[in-house]
Amino acid sequence: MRPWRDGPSDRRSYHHGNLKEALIEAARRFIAERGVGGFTLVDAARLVGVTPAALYRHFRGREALLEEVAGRGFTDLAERLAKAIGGRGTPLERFTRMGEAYLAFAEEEPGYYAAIFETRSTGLAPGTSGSDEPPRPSPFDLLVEALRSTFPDGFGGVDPRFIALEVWALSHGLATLSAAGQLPKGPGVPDKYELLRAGVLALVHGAASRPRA
Amino acid sequence: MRPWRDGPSDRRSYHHGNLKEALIEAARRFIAERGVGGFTLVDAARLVGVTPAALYRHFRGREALLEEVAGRGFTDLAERLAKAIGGRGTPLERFTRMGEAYLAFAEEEPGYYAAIFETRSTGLAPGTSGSDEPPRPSPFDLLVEALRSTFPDGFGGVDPRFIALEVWALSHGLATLSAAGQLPKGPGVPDKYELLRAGVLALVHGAASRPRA
DNA sequence: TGTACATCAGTGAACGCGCGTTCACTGATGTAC
DNA sequence: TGTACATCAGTGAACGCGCGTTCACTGATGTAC
Repeated sequence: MRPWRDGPSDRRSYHHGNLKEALIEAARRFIAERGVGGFTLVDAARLVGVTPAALYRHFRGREALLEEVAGRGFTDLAERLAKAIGGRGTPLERFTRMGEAYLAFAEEEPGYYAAIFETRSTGLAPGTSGSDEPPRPSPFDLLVEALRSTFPDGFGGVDPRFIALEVWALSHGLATLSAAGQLPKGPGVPDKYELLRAGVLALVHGAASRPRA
Repeated sequence: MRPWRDGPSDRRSYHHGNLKEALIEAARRFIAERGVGGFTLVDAARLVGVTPAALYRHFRGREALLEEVAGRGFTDLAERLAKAIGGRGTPLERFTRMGEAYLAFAEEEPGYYAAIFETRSTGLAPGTSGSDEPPRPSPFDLLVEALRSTFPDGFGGVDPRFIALEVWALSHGLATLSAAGQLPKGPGVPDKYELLRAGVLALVHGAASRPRA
């Protein structure tokens, strides 16, 4: 493999060698810092050490680059969730680990997370996937399936999809509030992981005992 | 009161008469449609039927206008929540109505809601309010207080602020997923109001019974 | 191994555009006499 | 009631800027012979 520049300060060579990947990486970083709306082709090209026009050898334009980033984020998230749910331990442990993986993804990959939710393409729900590709399970599908297998006795007749929506909304709320710096921090204050763990248990438990409510 | 133009199509008069309010209103509408990042002084001025420069008679600049919008949204939300919690009915009914008011605010005033969370100023948590104004109760304070008075027996020793964070995260998650069109809709599918009601009950109930978990 | 050449990734200059902001100005309003 | 004038809200032209995108080009790569 040919060596390529890691940044604009490296010695210039006419061919970058890995420009497409480098641009996606740059976009991911800028979106994390400034949001999808604040992301700029010019900045991404400058960071990579390339003319803005070079971008058009690899993408149809700004929107196409954003969609690529969102698609990769979607895939990455699905992989992380699948890995978490597929690990060792009791069903409840694995399910808990899946929630942690979701929050960790939002925290570690804020660029991906923002791209997923702010780009007019994916979202997390099943939706209409690419026309010819085989439809892989969406993160929401994974969540529903995880609920089914973790709590095989069901939820007192309540549709697991109902529980899944509540768990997802709680997770998304915690992730976005945390990213916006709205959650209190400090010693003795529960962090988002603790909040999610307790909240999910309550949601599952509350659903199972709902008939008497 | 002098009549003023409602829009750009009206007969022109040199003095608008209510420009500041009209600009705030226009900003609210554009933010609702395009988000804070997509909001533009030029568009707001055009919608109101005025030169962009006229804006500077009433605001120091774009950022000042955004902060004004966020501040008004913050006040409006606090008023709605206070009104909901202060109405008739049992404590639980009033608390439930407060949750509905939160979701309704996010749905009916998406411009305000986005401005509150995307402007580097307020947020919902107490935070540092304006230097000389008397600090009015923030929406989060209202939520904590409502939890205390609705469930005077407490939550099995759990801090009400802990429950408040979970309820708030669930509400915020539902509001933002709904605004992004990510929640499934249709007959027989629970809407966000139903999801919030059931979720809050589960969170409160789950917290009270946590010691045995 | 060496040369000719096709391929194509990246260049650099240019474009049209809309943005936020400034400035000297103008004309409507309302007050003093 | 009428006139002179201070106030100040809004004008319109201009600015510098950064954006996304285009275009003819150039130079590195790798293949055919």
